[in-house]
Amino acid sequence: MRDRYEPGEFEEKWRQRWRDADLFKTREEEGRPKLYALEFFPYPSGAGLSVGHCRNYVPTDVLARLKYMQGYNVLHPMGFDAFGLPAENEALKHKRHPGPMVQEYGENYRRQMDLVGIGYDWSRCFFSSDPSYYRWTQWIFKLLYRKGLAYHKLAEVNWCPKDKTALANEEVVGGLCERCGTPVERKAIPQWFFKITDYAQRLLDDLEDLDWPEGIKAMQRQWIGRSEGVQFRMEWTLLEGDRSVDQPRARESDPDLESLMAEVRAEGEPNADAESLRKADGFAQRLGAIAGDAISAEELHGAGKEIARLGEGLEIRRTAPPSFEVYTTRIDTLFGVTFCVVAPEHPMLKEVLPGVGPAIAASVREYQAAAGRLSDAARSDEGREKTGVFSGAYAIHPISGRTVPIWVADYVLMGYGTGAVMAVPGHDQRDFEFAQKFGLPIVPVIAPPGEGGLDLVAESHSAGKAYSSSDGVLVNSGVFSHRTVAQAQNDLADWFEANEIGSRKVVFRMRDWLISRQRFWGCPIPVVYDAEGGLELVPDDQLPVLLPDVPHYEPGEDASSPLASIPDFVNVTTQDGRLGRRETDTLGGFACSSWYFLRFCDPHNDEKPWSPERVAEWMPVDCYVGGAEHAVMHLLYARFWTKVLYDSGLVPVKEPFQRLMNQGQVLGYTPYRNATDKESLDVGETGVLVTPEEAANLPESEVTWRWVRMSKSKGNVVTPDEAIAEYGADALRLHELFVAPFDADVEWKNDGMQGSARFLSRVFRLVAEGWREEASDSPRADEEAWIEVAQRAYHRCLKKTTDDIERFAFNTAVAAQMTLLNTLSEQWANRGSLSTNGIERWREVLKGFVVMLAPMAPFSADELWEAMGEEGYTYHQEWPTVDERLAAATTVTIAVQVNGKLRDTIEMDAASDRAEIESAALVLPRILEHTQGKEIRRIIVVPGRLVNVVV
RNA sequence: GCCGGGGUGGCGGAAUGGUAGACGCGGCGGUCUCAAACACCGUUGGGCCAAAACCCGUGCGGGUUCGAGUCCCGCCCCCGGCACCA
Repeated sequence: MRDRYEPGEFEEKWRQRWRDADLFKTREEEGRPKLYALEFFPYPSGAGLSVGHCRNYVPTDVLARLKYMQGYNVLHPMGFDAFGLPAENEALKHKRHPGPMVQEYGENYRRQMDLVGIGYDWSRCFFSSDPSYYRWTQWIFKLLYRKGLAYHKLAEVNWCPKDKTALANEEVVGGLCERCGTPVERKAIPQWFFKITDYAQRLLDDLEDLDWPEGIKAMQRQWIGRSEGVQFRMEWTLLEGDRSVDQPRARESDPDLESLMAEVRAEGEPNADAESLRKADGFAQRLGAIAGDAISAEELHGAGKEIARLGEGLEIRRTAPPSFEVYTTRIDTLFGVTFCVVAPEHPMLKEVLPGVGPAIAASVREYQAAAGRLSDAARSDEGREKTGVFSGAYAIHPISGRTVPIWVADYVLMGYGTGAVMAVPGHDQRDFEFAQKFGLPIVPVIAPPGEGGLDLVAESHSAGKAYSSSDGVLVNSGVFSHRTVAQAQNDLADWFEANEIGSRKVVFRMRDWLISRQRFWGCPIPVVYDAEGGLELVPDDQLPVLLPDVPHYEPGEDASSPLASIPDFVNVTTQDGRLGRRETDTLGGFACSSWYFLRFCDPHNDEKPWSPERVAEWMPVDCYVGGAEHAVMHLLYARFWTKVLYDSGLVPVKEPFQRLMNQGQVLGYTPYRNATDKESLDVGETGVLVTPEEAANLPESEVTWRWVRMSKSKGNVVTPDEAIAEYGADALRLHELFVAPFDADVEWKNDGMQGSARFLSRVFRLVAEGWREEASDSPRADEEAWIEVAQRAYHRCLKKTTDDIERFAFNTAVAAQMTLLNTLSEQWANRGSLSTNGIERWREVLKGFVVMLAPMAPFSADELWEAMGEEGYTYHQEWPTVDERLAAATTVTIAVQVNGKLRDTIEMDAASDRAEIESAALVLPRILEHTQGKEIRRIIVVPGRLVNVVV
């Protein structure tokens, strides 16, 4: 019998046997509990797997194997996220077609996963680029469309000039393409969107009950970005001066205006011809010149409208004074408003500008143009100083009637809220900075409660900080003064609603999900347009809309999909036989990965995307394992689709992934050299990446080694192939499990696997010796007690192993195996001589040990199992049950403390009661030493644990 | 700035408010060997010391408790995410 771990001698044999026996085929037997274990849908990269990837595959496999042995029906499938930009870019680089390429890469992944011994049911494998799969992706797209959740519109989108496609908001990080780091441009193209915003509240609320890492939930909450506030209307005017809402506004008349308007009226009916436009322009200029004088805002505005009507044939609808909407979450600071700010793109500016003086109008137009030229990245640059210009108009405070200037500044974003804010520099940092830069007044209206509260606010201001805390009471706020922030928020919201000037409003930061991509390698969108631009869905019986089989698929220069230049694909007839044109954009890869977990339940169904019974059987995923980098995108999209499918009665669950686990990253030791004078480094880079060979040839002072995430581009990858060739699959598996807690990052060192290999060798030896042992005629007298020590150690270990695997504490589960081995080895060394029965019972313990080891080190376990004379596979063994009587300790070490300091320990029967423990403790010499001559005040006894004598 | 997670020997890390440092790596001493490697045995938080005993010790400062790595308050530092979102 083998007495060392020699993986090269037996691993391949078991791989073969497992494959031949179809060992990991999903069991779907009635009456068993189920476990659906799943890892994130991988894109199979050409570089293959690294030991870093194994850090989620191995632990999930251990859990799946344990659950199977415990009698669960286990679904543990694997497939490949083959559509999308990474695959297409890789294929372009190698001048290959992405189809066969991903197929080949996927097969390599599969080979490697088998090498590591991951127990997948490969009969369920699919690629998201399989027509039999994407047919149903298209089917779900249609469902979304019919439910009004997919829409097509011209939109200014994030455009990556390198990848030549539009990107979702989630794919833009700090103004750069998340994938290639190219600055994103704005571009107006017709796009498909999914209306995920309709589900914002539910996506937020349902996070509550998910067993997910806090950090991921927090990131999703932040991305959804719910805020509660008040949106209200503010009137604006071109004239400065106080207005009381209670007084009718004074009407002044102006002779210049009267004569101007007489001329305008004389022009007669509205007309859009060039001559009228020219005249209207002239009138508008004259009106602007008058605006500086004392005329009423209403009149001025009315006149502006009249002139506009003349030029553009517009109807005059507005009779109320002009106004704009603002949104705030701090309505309690309303009395601290000293100006307003609108985004440069705000539509009200079109109405304001004709009424203001030419100098102001010009400066606003110039500012708008400058803002338009700025990239998003530049606009949101950190620490950028505030910029802005006065618009020429004034907002009228809804309560005080006072006018405050309206500024135009790009720190207000058109895409959020109303694109206009009431600025409260006293209590908002951004407004504070703006006010300081442009010399606008700062009025404190919130003060911490108590004497001198206002001084604290003043202190904060002189330190350059707005007082933004909501802990305080209102001051300088008319009748609302002295109320707390919370009260005032409520009262003011009530006031706005009662006066019908505004109302409470919930705003989400999340936008709709942009899903179309102007690229070839993706799921075609099943839509046809007719000549009039009308849109129809491709009928179900014509799905899938297949990607054409073409040799060239390079993206176009002009924001059009490569599919657009393939006439056979584009030109179709509509349902009623007219000429039609296919949609040529494809779906972004995230669409494909938003439902694959449902398809795994029923992967070969060609009538439906899945059978409801199969999905009801398996969903939700009980344990979903992957990296934290998908915190927002994939996990949010998949949740959204699941909810839509739930609402349509197609799946019985509201949430796809009940429990989510993020594995830690594996870091490789990576050399960087100092940059030369001529080289410039990107932000965050502190050196130039070099290969280890290059590093070896450089002077030591030139090279810095750092731990960075393993990736092919960094050249710091260790593949499972290499690791297994040297140490074997089980040593790799054990090391992955043992090296650190599951969610901690790991600095990878190959020789760490040596320890695991040593452990396995010792197991082999212990088993071999146990089977070699021969019975003695005169066995040791206390054989019963001797064997019980082993049995107790075994059951304690079994209990811990089972618990630890379930709670993803694999490192301590492995430690428990090592502890058991240590105990058994020691016991074995002291075996003396044993009877036949004694040896038999010893071997039973070893069999249990091997079965318990099987999920973590399956190759060795099966090899040992066979060597022990057993048939079949450890995978088919029942997971042993813990004998609680044996798992419980008989004797315990009781700590004896005096005043909380440990002074001695005593061995006692585990069943000893308080009185026994106490009396045993008090007579210990070392305790007496510390208690003599002192008064014993109290004695705390924790049975099975400790005694604390308080003197 | 906001949010999340952390800070324990030389290192990775264990520890339902109850003996801090399980388990492993590394180190040290030894056995085997001509020798090395492998393997095996012993030892390994710091101080003091021949040893025992004792003292110190879980980022820092307070607190609660018979007892705090663990709970509470106030800080510091590290990692990750978000960031002009009104």
